[in-house]
Amino acid sequence: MRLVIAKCSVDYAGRLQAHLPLATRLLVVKADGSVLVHSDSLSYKPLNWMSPPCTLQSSEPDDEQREAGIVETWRVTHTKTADTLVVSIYEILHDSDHELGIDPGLQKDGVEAHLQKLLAEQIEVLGEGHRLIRREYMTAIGPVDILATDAAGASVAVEIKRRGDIDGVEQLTRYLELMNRDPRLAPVAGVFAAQEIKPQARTLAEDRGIRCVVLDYDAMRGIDDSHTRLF
Amino acid sequence: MRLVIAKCSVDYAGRLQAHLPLATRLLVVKADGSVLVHSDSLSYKPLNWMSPPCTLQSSEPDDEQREAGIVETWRVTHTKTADTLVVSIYEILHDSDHELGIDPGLQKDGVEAHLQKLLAEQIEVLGEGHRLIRREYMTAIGPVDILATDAAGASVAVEIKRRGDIDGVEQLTRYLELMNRDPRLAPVAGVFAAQEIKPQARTLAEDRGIRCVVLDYDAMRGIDDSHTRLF
DNA sequence: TGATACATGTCGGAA
DNA sequence: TTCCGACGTGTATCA
Repeated sequence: MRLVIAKCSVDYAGRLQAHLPLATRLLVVKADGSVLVHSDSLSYKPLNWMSPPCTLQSSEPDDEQREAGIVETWRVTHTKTADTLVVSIYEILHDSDHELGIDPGLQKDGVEAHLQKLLAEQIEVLGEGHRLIRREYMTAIGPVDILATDAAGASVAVEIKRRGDIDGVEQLTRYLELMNRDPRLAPVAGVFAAQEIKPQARTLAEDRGIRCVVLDYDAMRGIDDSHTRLF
Repeated sequence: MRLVIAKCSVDYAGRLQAHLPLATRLLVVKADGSVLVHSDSLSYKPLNWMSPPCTLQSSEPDDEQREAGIVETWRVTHTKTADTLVVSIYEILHDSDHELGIDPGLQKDGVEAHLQKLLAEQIEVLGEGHRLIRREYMTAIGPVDILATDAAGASVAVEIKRRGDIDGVEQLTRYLELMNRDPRLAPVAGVFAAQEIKPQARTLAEDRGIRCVVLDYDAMRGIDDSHTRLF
């Protein structure tokens, strides 16, 4: 990984066109060839970047560029899409290289997939007598997170979100509409399950006869024997 | 901006929990206090980060940590949400500080707005005899991208997307529902226009009687005389 | 390979 | 402040 602090201007042409006026910025060149351009604020997202696979070609300035004060030009080109990032360097204030090695990678806990797994294992959270039919039940317009049956044996379609927003209710509504046309499943009741359900989403769901269930992630994780706590 | 190359492990607890095992990584501390943790591959997105506003608190290791080889601990806490990022540093390989100043910011020239302008100018792309009424036609729930009339003089509402997703169909459906209640406009036909339309979105649109039109951005841009190519 | 949904999405604008 | 839509969204999963 190469770290460069430089006065530079940047031009990008690809899915859009963008220009960064002359200023001092951090340039990061990663081992895979990708390049990031960061300012000193606005976290997380670079001002500009090039994703791998790409190639960096450095070149000396021509007379006109030298006249303008440019000491070096980087042309970063995406291998497949031909997107191009051009960094015009006016002054290099820092330049260092570092061996980092490969990263073991991030371990996540608490995303939707995990919620779905936990709820499938603890389907009785939805009520006495509920039984799991299957996760990711396929329909023509996409997979329903969980299909189950209630104590009476009637179908229940469950949409799981980390944060229960109005979009999720719309999504479940589409599934329900479709599934209720299937005589093998109909009638299908809907359950909207989330760690947190926004008031608007709850109102819309209940207006459509969809039951809302707030999931206690920590409690469900606590019950899950197979889970090893990270902390 | 402070740049640190360090052997470290990282733990995040907030909207989810995540853990990074011991490895050598780049730590960036920006002027606004935000922290990025980057590996040497996977561009653009850090492995872990903390967005501003947040505070970084550095501390000496306790005996147990020192035993484990930790020489310093960073605790980065979000000011509002109490999300926490803990960086356990085992060895610092590089540490430098740089004054960057404020960045003049990115100038963008997007595709989305341009698509709308082009289609307004070339409204006949929708079919013979179509005429533009206006762009950004205002309704009670927001502006419709384009309102036009077809050869028979009937109203046509157009929703434009770069990528035609199911959300766009929902959006257009809401507009159509509202506009069809307006006797001066009704009946209003719907057109879903995008550079690329996803199969799911097409299915839903056609099920609702909405016509799908795939826009050829390059061809439309080629026809547009007013466009000056930047490259 | 292509399509689809998730994301600590982030970010910006308007009500 | 919340809501809503765009993003050079990126990325993993699954057919």
